[in-house]
Amino acid sequence: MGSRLQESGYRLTQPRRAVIRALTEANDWLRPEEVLALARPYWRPLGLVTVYRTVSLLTELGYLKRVHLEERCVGYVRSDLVHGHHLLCRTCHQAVEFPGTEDLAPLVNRISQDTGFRVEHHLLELVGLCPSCQ
Amino acid sequence: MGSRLQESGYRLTQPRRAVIRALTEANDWLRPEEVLALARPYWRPLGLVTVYRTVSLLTELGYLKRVHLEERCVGYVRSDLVHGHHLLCRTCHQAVEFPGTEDLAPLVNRISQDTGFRVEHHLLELVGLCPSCQ
DNA sequence: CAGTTTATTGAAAATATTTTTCACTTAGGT
DNA sequence: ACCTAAGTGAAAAATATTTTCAATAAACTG
Ligand SMILES: [Zn+2]
Ligand SMILES: [Zn+2]
Ligand SMILES: [Zn+2]
Ligand SMILES: [Zn+2]
Repeated sequence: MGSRLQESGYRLTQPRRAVIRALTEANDWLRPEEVLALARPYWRPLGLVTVYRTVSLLTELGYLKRVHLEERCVGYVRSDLVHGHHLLCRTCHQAVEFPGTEDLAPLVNRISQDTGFRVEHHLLELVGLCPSCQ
Repeated sequence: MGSRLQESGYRLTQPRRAVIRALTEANDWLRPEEVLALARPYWRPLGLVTVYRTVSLLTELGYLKRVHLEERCVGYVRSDLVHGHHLLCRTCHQAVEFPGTEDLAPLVNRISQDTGFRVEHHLLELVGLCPSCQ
């Protein structure tokens, strides 16, 4: 993730390294404040502002995705964990990518044709309770 | 929408009437501020706080749905316009419900069985450009 | 390996969004 | 008409996010 940042023309700085390291270790979605807490051990002077800037950048570059829950929409997950089709646990926050996402492509294509919309991206999010939280 | 508010045990007040009237006339998603602007002609003293309270109430009761876009998640649409499966135009803000949503039920059921999650609700949102905005 | 340039940083302030508090009002029942 | 609890709006508080700006440090140059 870091090396690709550089390939895209951005500098690989200490704060960015710390944020990326924290995100790499996390296997669920995080709020900016949580990212800060997890990344600080790797770079003490890290500020929340830089976390905001870094998660935005990583989202633009496609390495993170925003997460949408009923109450709030302030979370981010690594793209490799969610793939745009995901299952979120309402209580323990885990994000599970589910298999069989190809099922959606024909639906999207059909809708695109029927309506004339040019569909740029989509979001399929199932929210509920994971087995252990039930 | 108003009469059903009463059936649910809530009072049908002037501010609520104004908000509902505004929402009934709008055919796209609105932010709280926009709801306020559209509803004020029908009830001058209307405050933003009451708009927030009313859209939350209407969302709980199922008459509105929150809308999630890339940048912001501060919009609401009438449920009859979106049905949980919708197409949003990134520029003109129109929300179009699309047909053939039953396609999704088997997918949701299968995922539910495969993963053990109890799926409580879902969101399928396609974002792009409508024919006239392309 | 300096020296230079320019992106990036963090603190503070500004802005934006949403919720809480509370005294006052009003819908709807008696 | 009267009563009572639900509902209201202004202001303040709480949250969340962005902007500003002087200082710093990547990455490039010679
Ligand atoms: Zn959202
Ligand atoms: Zn869980
Ligand atoms: Zn459009
Ligand atoms: Zn459905």
